[in-house]
Parts: sequence; C-alpha cells; structure tokens
Amino acid sequence: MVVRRDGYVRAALELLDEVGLDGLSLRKLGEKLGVQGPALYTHFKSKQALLDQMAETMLDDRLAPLDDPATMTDWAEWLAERARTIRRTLLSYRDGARLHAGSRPTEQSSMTPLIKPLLEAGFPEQDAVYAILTVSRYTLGCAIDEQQHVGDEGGIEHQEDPAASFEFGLQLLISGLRRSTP
Amino acid sequence: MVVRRDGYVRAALELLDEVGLDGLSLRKLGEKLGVQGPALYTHFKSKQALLDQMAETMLDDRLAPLDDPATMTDWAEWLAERARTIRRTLLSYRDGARLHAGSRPTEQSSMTPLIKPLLEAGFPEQDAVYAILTVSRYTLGCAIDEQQHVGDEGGIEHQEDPAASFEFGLQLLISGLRRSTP
DNA sequence: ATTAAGAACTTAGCGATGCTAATATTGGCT
DNA sequence: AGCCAATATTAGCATCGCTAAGTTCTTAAT
Repeated sequence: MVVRRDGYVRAALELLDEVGLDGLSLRKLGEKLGVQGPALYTHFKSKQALLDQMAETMLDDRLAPLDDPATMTDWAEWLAERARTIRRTLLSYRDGARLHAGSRPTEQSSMTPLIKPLLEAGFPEQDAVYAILTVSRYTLGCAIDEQQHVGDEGGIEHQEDPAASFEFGLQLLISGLRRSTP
Repeated sequence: MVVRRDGYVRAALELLDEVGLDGLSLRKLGEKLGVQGPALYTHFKSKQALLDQMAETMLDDRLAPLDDPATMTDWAEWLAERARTIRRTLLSYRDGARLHAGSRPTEQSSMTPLIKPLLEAGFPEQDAVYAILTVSRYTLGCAIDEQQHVGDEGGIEHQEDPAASFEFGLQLLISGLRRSTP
C-alpha cells in the first residue's frame, strides 16, 4: 500500500504537464497507469490528498540536495539558492505554482532543520523562522504571478524580465537580513 | 447587460464565503439570485471569467481609496499600507488568496499610475516596477500560505504570529527600498 | 400602435467529474 | 494449501461546466 504510491504520484506529475491542473482527473491518471479510476482511492483518500502529495514530492525532490551540509557555505547564499530552486521547480511544472498554492503540507514538515543555519549565524529563533517564511512566501508569490501570465501578449509596460524582478526582491530580502547580523 | 453583472459578482463573493472556492458552482449562484444556472452565461463567458471578475472586484473595492492623492504622504508608507490592505482583503474572504492566485487580470490593469509615486521619489522606472511587483507578490505569497493553514492544530514550532511575520518581511522590503533612494 | 432587435432567462441535456459501495483478484507468508 | 492484506474492478449517484434551442421582456424606431 506504500510501494506503488510514489510511482503513482510521479505519474500524476507527468500527467499534470500534459493536461494542466484543471484537466487532471483521477480517471485520466488511471488510464495512464493501466488502471481504473477508483483504484486510486486505495492509495489516496481523496483527490486533494493526491494533489498534496504531488506538491510535496515536486519540491522535496529538488530541495533535498540543498540541505546537504557539505554544500553549505554562507547562510545567505544558501537561503538565496533555496529560493531560486523553489522558484525554478514551481515554474518547471505546468501549473506548478497553483498546485502548490492549493495544497497543504502532508506531514508536519518540521522547520527545525531549516532554521539551524540561521541560528548558528546568530539570529534569534523568532527572526530565523520569519526569515525562512518570508523568503519562501515571496518566492511562491513570484512563481504564481509569473506562471499566471504566460502568453500575455506583452502590453506596453510588460517589459518585465521575470527572473530579474525575482532577483531584485530576493536581494532586497537577503541584504536586509544580512544587515541584521553584524 | 452590464447593470446586473456587478450585482452578480458581489453575490458570488457572498456565496464564496458561504461555500468556499471548491463549493462555488454556477447553479448555486443562480439559486442565490433566483435564476437558473445557465442564465449566468449571459453575463460571463465562462466560470473562469466570473472568478477573474470576482478577484478584481474584491481587491479594487478596497484598494481604490488608497490611490487618492490626498491621503498619500510618504511613498514608503503608501507602499506598505497598500500591501497591508491587499493582505487584509485576501484574508477577509474565504479562499480569497487562492481565488486571486487562480485568476488573471481582466483588462490590462495598467501599472503606470502605481509607479508614479516611486518615480517622483527618484526611482528609475525599472526599479519602480520591480518594487511594486515585489511587494505585491510577497503579500500574495503570505496570504496564500496563511490562509492555507487555518485550523492547523498548532504544532510545536507553530508559534508563528502571521501578522508579525508578514510585517517582518514587509519592513525588510521597504527599508531595503528606502536605502536605495538617498 | 406595430414591429424589430436585442438582452435576459428557461428547459433539456451532453459529457465529465469526485467519490462510494460491493465485489473480485492478486500475491506473499505460514 | 490456506489465509490475509493489498490491490483492483464494476456499477452508479450526485454534481458539475457548458451548449443549444426556444421563450419572455424591454426598448426604440417606424
């Protein structure tokens, strides 16, 4: 009951790229898996539970390598790189940002390991938590806004470079945080 | 064909608070209006068009007063107050943030009037655009994350004060922007 | 007053959806 | 062989977005 689950989630992520979030149905996913639609209720108690798992898997896959202590140098660079990875990931799936926005974390994904680098840098615990949340939420907001405007027939003022705009705000946050740890 | 439209949108926003985004159907909205479901297609070409209009109306209602030049003092305070209003508004409707995240602006809502205060403060045009975008997107990300975790049975580390966390990041952004205009 | 035009609404119905219930099939373990 | 749990199937309910065809109502020009 836990063996096939992961494969199903990954198939669902493939299907997402093919049909989009609004077109994603359990029957279509079943077809892709050579299985009838209701069979999926053996593994997920609801469609939302599947969506939640998709959102978590999508991010965890690419975020895991970043939490390897070997690659970690500067906390600020780590935090920035984490944000860039989140954005890149959400944008790399069709409706990836909207999928994440509409999902709730499955297990309580602990924040404790995340704030550790910041605590070592001298941040008070509360500030460390807020720093992680702030950067993550800013990144999510960017990804949603960017992805919602794909194929927008660039209006006059739509000369925005999304990556540059994202980096602009990210540096605002990071350098603001830097200033608070002398 | 344009008289009833606005009333229908507001009724839809009321219905949203009652049944949530996933429970919002054209048939239910019709019932609330004493009308059959398909009648709504006279006013909206699709359900998504209705959702788009709801998202726009929701925000415009409360954002309009802020753009009154009389009340504008400091550009930074204006920008911060704008962000707070957006957040307050999104949180004040059930699934308000998710509704906004899944919508696309109806007419190209021009950014020109928004960047004006920043241009007068000496910002280069590109930075002014990025500043508005950054603050708006951060706010959207916050609202989504907060609203998705209502009734989360506060885990051990879930000692977050959402308003304080939002203000933490907002000040990071605003004071970062302040520093770039001496 | 008559007519034409258009907006607003109704009814009927198609294809698809999430999900439940009841029933079957599989596959490893003792 | 026999059992148990995991896994899948079929049938079907209620609801959904949306389309098509036809109706009523308002309004304005003749």
